[in-house]
Amino acid sequence: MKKRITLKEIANELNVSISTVSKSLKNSPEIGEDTRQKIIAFAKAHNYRPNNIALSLKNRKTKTIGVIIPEIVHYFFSNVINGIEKFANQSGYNVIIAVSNESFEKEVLNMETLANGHIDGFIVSIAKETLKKQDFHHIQETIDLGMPVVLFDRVFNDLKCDKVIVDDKGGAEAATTFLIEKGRKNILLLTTQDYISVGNLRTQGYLEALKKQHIIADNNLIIKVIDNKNSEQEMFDLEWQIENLLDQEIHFDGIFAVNEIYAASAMKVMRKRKLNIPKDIALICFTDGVISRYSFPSLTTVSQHAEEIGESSAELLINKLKDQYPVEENFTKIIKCSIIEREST
Amino acid sequence: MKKRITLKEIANELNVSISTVSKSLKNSPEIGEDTRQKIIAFAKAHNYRPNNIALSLKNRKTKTIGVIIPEIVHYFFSNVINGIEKFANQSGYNVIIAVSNESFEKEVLNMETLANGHIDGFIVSIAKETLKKQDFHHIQETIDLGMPVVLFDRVFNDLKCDKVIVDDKGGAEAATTFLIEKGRKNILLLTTQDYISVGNLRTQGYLEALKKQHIIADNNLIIKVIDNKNSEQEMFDLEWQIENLLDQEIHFDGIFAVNEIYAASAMKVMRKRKLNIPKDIALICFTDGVISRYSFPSLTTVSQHAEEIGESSAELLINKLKDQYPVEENFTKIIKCSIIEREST
DNA sequence: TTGGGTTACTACAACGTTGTAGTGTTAATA
DNA sequence: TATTAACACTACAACGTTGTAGTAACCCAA
Repeated sequence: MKKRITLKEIANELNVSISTVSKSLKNSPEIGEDTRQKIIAFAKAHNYRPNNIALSLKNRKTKTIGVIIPEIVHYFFSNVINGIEKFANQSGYNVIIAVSNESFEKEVLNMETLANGHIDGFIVSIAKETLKKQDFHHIQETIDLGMPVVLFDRVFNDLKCDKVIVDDKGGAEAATTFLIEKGRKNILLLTTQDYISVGNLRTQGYLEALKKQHIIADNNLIIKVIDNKNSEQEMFDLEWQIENLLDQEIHFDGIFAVNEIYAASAMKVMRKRKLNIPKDIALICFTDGVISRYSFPSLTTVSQHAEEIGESSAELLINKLKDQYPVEENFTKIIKCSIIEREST
Repeated sequence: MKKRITLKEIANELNVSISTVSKSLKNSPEIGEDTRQKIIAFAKAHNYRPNNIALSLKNRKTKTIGVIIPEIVHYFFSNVINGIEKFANQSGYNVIIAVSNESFEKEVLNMETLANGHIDGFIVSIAKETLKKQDFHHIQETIDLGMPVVLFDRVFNDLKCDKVIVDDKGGAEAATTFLIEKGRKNILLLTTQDYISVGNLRTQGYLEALKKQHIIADNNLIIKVIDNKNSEQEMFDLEWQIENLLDQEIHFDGIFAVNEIYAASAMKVMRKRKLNIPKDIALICFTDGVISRYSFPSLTTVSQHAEEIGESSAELLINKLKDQYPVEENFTKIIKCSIIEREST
């Protein structure tokens, strides 16, 4: 119930000026030894802590970074946050998190709220709706304001800022090639609509792999899942489409899913149709999360090293904040994927 | 690159006083219509936004709540955050997140850092190490400072603050009873060490259910997993213990796991030993997360309504912050569990 | 004994905002 | 014509800090 003590109160109590107190606590040589000791002792006894808000106002620095992600209940994003948290904490920064829920409006609102003094810089992964609209004015304005922004995973190339991206194309190519090398020739691709940059890149990687292996891509074997706010409905649609393929007797012996959920849907259909994984159908997917690890059979995945992405993003941002790199100079860091082989292939 | 404009700059530009600008933008009737319109137009044109840090300093309110959780890559906790975020945002609050990583030291550090002006109140789930040490001075001090604290899930009863807890005992009792009603008599319990309050309560619920059903508890059928920083090691130990039980031919036909990971470990052993779930062994576990939903067979779970816990915690905290409830009066909200039946039983 | 230097402090402005108190001008009232 | 009220503003302090500039009091040297 005792409020936190301030410099002013200490000064009054000890009959010295506020400056003297401030300087004593900073161990300035300007202050005499006795006074300094007395003040330090008093401050310690009353558990003095400087008020960070006052410091922020004075220094125009909050030592806080804002993170805006589309979802938090998500293995990839929560791992990225973990990485950000880790690096930020080491560097004396706090992390403030806002969730856009894939909504453009909420993303804009979040950025505006946080930009007004709360934070020194942003780490953002763009919401699906924003990518669809191609409206990035809120991000551009933040950059114009001189506030550093780092985009990760879901980026938009024209924005002049640092970026940390997964080597989605390379990872997808590797995954597809991996299946081909296991002897699979007809590989079903479960991907997103093209406006989602990462889905698009993974689709490209898939096509690239086929091309390099001299396999002609079959459009019937590419399912681009239609976005839906209701993810259960989305899954239902996907399952229906896969079943449809089987009904039409369109043959495939491998599946590459661009995320775990799509892979889980595929597994469900395979189980229903009594198709064995990996014997009849080999399955590989992006995101090395809990589903892959604990499902049966456990899934071979393309790991995106989410924590590393978080750490790199935080590092790039904090470097800018510390003026260690000029604002105009922008880096794009590409994090390589790696394949983690399990039972599904 | 243009810095954010301030009241002072607007005042200079239009040759009026700072007060006039401030009042105009607040639509105070004190200011004449012409001047007001002119100022509002100018402010809009220059995209004026009040500096929240200055407001925080003045009002001694930051409109930000601090959340300290043991882990973020965790279905339960990230869902709780989701709930907190949702409610906080509706009420105009930001959420700042710190992760203790189950470490006492980091929990203390996080609380101290955030307490100095950054936030108006805390929502905390206590780290395992803190529970083990039984040292809650940092939380007590925060409360003494007059800063509202809400504890959730992992709580310590002696602390005088609001709490939101899962009805762990009731949920465990229901889960155990559920298995018994399915005709299972020998139920293996996979739980944590007793100092972890939720594990302890779930153990109690299990014992209570057996008692009510006149089944004598068998100590051989209670495995209390030894905590390990390395969770893979922890899982390995658990699997070894379950296998040991099977080797000793200690019979059981049902398993109640206090979390999804333990359940996943159990499934792995069952698969290895060619035991069918649910035919040979029925399995139920706490936490309705992705593993349960996407594993095969999908798991019957005790859902803790994590999002609701988050919302309730935020609601309790924000009520206190808005002075709608006296600080001395503390509520403990109990969130009931519900069983979600799937294929494993 | 005047000037300079050192010591050990204090005063003040600033960061951006808001609310209260104060002020000058005009117009209406007694 | 003197008083008052309304109007339309401005000045100032405060929130908690910090850094710069200022100032007494003292000592030492020329």
